[in-house]
Amino acid sequence: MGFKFETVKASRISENIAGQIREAILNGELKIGDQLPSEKDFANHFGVSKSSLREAYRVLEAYGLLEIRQGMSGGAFIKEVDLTTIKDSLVNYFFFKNPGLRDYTEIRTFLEPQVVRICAEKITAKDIEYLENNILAMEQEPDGKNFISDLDIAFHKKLVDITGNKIISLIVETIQTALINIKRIVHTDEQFLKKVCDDHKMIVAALKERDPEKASIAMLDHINEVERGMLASKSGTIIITEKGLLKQGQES
Amino acid sequence: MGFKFETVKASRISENIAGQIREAILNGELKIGDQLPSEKDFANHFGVSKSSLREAYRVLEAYGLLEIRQGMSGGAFIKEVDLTTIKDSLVNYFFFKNPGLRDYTEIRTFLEPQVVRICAEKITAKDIEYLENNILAMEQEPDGKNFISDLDIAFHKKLVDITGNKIISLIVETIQTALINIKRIVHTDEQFLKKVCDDHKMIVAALKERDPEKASIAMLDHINEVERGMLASKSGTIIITEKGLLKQGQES
DNA sequence: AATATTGAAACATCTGATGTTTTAATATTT
DNA sequence: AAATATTAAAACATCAGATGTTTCAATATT
Repeated sequence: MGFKFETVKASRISENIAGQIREAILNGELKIGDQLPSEKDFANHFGVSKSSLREAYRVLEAYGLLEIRQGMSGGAFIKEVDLTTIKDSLVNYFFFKNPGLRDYTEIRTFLEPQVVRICAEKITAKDIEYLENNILAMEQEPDGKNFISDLDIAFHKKLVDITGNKIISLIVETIQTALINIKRIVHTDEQFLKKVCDDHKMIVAALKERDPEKASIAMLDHINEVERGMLASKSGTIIITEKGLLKQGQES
Repeated sequence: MGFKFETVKASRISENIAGQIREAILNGELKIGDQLPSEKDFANHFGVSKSSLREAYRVLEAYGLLEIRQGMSGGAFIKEVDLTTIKDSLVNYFFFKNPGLRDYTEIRTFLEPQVVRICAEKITAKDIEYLENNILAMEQEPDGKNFISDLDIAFHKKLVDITGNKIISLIVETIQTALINIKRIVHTDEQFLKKVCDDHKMIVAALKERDPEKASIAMLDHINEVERGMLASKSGTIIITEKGLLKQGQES
């Protein structure tokens, strides 16, 4: 035999309906902007109560596939899943998996040096201007940590966007966000910030020279520096280790 | 000014509650396996109706954070988000982004050669046995395409798992799944399958010799071969291009 | 022409009744 | 005493319908 039967969860009406609608979207039967019938009408159509249909709508909304608006000419509209939704999902997932700082650094060292290699070929004058302005803004900002985090994310995101690879874009941005969350907990000192700016400058300089090898090395150094900086810093109740975040007193 | 105010969506009760519970999970106040109060009790506690609370539960369930069981000792239990949930999320997201085959190949060429480099150091005899059995099974299977896809995913997944990097694991597995979905549409011929097996053998051989460079190159070749094979194949109504999937007649 | 009012469509919420599942306790049978 | 059948209760699933709230467009007023 050797068969393994999957456990089947008795179908709930809301799940069934949400599934049908999701299928229709993935099949192309429903397009972005399309409006679904009103709760009343659709519930009637399926022959179920309004509450069941509403639960289905809630689920699809949670997936980011539906936007529901109140008021006249409101209703349920098919929506493109946005980055925020997917990043929240990833945060939920990684919260339990709890990857270590090492894992983040490792994948960054695999991806981002290659990314800037491609950038060295594809980058435009406008891109360079954007990156230089980004660095300037970062230097001038005295202590607005949140703002600086945003600038940091924007810098790395810009580079990936130049490659045009949507998958790498998502990954790098998600990792950046996760790292920023750690940085917020941690006391990052002035010196660390200056180092980041200098690193970024090095990278842009190499890109201006259109030197892929130099840019790649600068990026690799930068990523490793960031890890080193974060491992060195301390916070009141949280200890950062290569393996992950520990609350003080918690065992490994 | 230069300020940009974010649009604030009027808070829905269900969203508010779902948010509070999610926060509690992410704060560690709620742990895996913890049971939430019954619908009735919790609705009372929040001072809202049962329907509103149920919608909140549905949303958390959609996030994969909650499992709801019916029956006497049933109820709502905090759950670890599983891979299926997150992969579905990513499928929803990428459906709209529609990355091209090139994007998949590119990120694979960045990650997987590096992965096998690490494998060459860390791999155990047991791992090698697993991989060799995987290849054998693939060769013996005459035409069970679905089964072969699973074996293919398992092969690549095994390699990433050896590195122990959970993030790369998720990414590689998700990409594999997405690619398999394309392959299912496509007519992959016998010859292609044989090439895959041969490639896999080369990789394992290099790993047995613990030669990171050789393994890395073998993997890089393999990934590029797979792309070439898929670009060459044709199906009735779908055309595979570097840019993505096109229905016949559709413009670029 | 600009502003204020009003009406209707659609979602949001509440209430309370009824059905279904699941499990544990109890009763019955062997 | 052990195995089986029955039953009761807890908790979710679904339904029906009432009432509130938002939003927009048409209309009325200034």
